[in-house]
Amino acid sequence: MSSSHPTIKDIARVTGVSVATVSRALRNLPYVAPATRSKVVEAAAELEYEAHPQASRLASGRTWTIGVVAPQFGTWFPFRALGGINSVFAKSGYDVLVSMMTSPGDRLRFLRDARSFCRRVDGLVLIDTFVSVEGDSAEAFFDRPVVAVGERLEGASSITIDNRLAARRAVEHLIELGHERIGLVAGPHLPDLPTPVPEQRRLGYEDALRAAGLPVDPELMVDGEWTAAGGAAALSTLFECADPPTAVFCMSDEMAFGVLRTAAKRGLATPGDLSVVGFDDHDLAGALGLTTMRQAVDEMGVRAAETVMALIDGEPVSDITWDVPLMVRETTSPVG
Amino acid sequence: MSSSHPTIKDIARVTGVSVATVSRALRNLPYVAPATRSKVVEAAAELEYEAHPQASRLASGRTWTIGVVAPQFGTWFPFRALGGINSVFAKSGYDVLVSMMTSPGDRLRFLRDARSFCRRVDGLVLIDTFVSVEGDSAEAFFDRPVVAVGERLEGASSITIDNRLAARRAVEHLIELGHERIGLVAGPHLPDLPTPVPEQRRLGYEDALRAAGLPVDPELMVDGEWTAAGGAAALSTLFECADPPTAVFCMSDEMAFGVLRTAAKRGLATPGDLSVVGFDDHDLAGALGLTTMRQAVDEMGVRAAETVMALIDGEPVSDITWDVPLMVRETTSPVG
DNA sequence: TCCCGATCTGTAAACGTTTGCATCCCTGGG
DNA sequence: CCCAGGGATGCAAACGTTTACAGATCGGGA
Repeated sequence: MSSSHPTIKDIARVTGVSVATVSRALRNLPYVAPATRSKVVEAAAELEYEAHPQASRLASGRTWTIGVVAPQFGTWFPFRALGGINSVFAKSGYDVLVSMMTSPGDRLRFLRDARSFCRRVDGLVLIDTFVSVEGDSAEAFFDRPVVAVGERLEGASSITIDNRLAARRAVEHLIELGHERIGLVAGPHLPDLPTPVPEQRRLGYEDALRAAGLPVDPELMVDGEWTAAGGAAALSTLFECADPPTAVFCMSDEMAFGVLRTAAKRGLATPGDLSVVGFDDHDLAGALGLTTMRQAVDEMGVRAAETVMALIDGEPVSDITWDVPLMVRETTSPVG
Repeated sequence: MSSSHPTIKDIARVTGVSVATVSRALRNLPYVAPATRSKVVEAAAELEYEAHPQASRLASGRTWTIGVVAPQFGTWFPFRALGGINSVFAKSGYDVLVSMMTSPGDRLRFLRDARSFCRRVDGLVLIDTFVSVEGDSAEAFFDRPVVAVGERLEGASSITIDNRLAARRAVEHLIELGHERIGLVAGPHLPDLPTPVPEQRRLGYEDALRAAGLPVDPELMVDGEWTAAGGAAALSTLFECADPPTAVFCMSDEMAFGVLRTAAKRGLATPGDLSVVGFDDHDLAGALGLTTMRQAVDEMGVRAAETVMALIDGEPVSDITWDVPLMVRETTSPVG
């Protein structure tokens, strides 16, 4: 059938040179006469030759594949990052192998299979995995260059944001608008998902309050799932308070969406009665008018991809801390 | 370093048998004495042996990899499907290679590279790609088993929904509530994205109206981007109408979110002044109370994965049309 | 003229599996 | 007692590349 692809031998036979020369010619290695090279290249184009991936990988040791590990829970962030990552690798001729963790428990499964997974790839991008590589540095453990996005990992290059500072800026925005009772809708700290993110953002929240001389009231800080439903529940809790807030900072946009909806149901106008600021700049945030802290996730993915390629090529790289600008939209206004 | 993995030869040496026997023993092939097999298996476990993926792929022709092709635009649907797909393959020992199309124009790039991509995989899952394989059947063109989800493809097995019927049901729900002026917020028909989806859903909308003896008013049918912003713009257009609708059916939940927001801004109560029904059951739909048609995307992904595995194993499969139930929530009510 | 080095090319040995074929052993039926 | 046949194993040839090494050619400087 049409399925039988030509091999390097076919090119060699057609052009009358050896397979070694064909291989060199097609990979732009030196020491090939210009005339020979063009003859080979032409023949290859003519026959629609393409190197057998498995064979060349076996012989060269390069897989031309990057592994991307992402959680499936908390869907928005990793998918956008994956988009950015993919766009870079598609251009550079790398394949992208994904491994998704469907539950926090999968983190263990991943670590168990990691050695096997690594063998298929030249480098790894870890997105929000919060795996802990006991003892070893990540590079030693995985035996491949590793770039972490959204988390910091010993022995890996990382693309992160300053969660504490960004949260502080968000709350400062509310303070500047005159708010003094500011609620915090926090993501949960899951026992088997050791992320410092909620903690950092909480610290940033407290930083802002303290710097402004405002009290830190535990009653104004509530936890909830990282979802719209979690935000909705959190807001209800906040408004059982004797002295409810005039503004809330939510640790994610999805939570903020739940907050907005529940506020509306309770008859609270936004931002008239309640100012809300989120975190992420989710796809829907712009259209829904949510004031939020912008994480340019796809661009972070692009940088992660570029970084892992640089590492593979042995170029020096440095960690990147991404800026998180405040996007003022329509859910915040001066306290009234 | 720790990086040098043991090979099949090492196992052979340690156990005193030949590499052929080791290979057979580890793959549970017949004609291996039980004692030999257990000796080999133990030694392999002891040395933490794992077959070199590229080598075994080269020799056997099986790649144990599935290619998943998805658009990056319109992010929600493909990502959820990818989650479902991945969960199945992770269990079955297949790797998942993704190729994302970042713009409709990438569909051409993909078709150009398809032959090369296919060589790395045993089977393909196409999500909402709307590629057209001129002349050839998909299976012949890709030379691999192909499963399409969300679209129908000549020569491929497909997992789809009945868009026309689902849209009809959505509109019937509104009609049952007494609505007679029902707007349609439609996705655009892009010249280089030949999807029949918007057309089908529009036909379903018209079916419902006609069956109820209601007029089909072109003024009530507006196009917009498949986004919240698109929905917002569409609603504004609808309300420039002399006799605006009392309900709208949106072809996607994201559009519906934009509609809801814009309605609120215009002072329209939902569902009091305007009933809204969406399409998808987006992650946020439940928490935001949106009445919508539920596409169980992750489950569709699971079935797609199972189907492609069955095809690879030569088992018979049949196309699947997924049911799209109406989820009645809080954005629809009797016309008042 | 001779030699040296640089450029070009070919031979063949990897890379680590899978698998067709041959061989050997053992058992049971005639 | 012999032989057929099947189970168990080994040998070696694929699979389609890459790459170390060696040979060949050529030009130029001494």
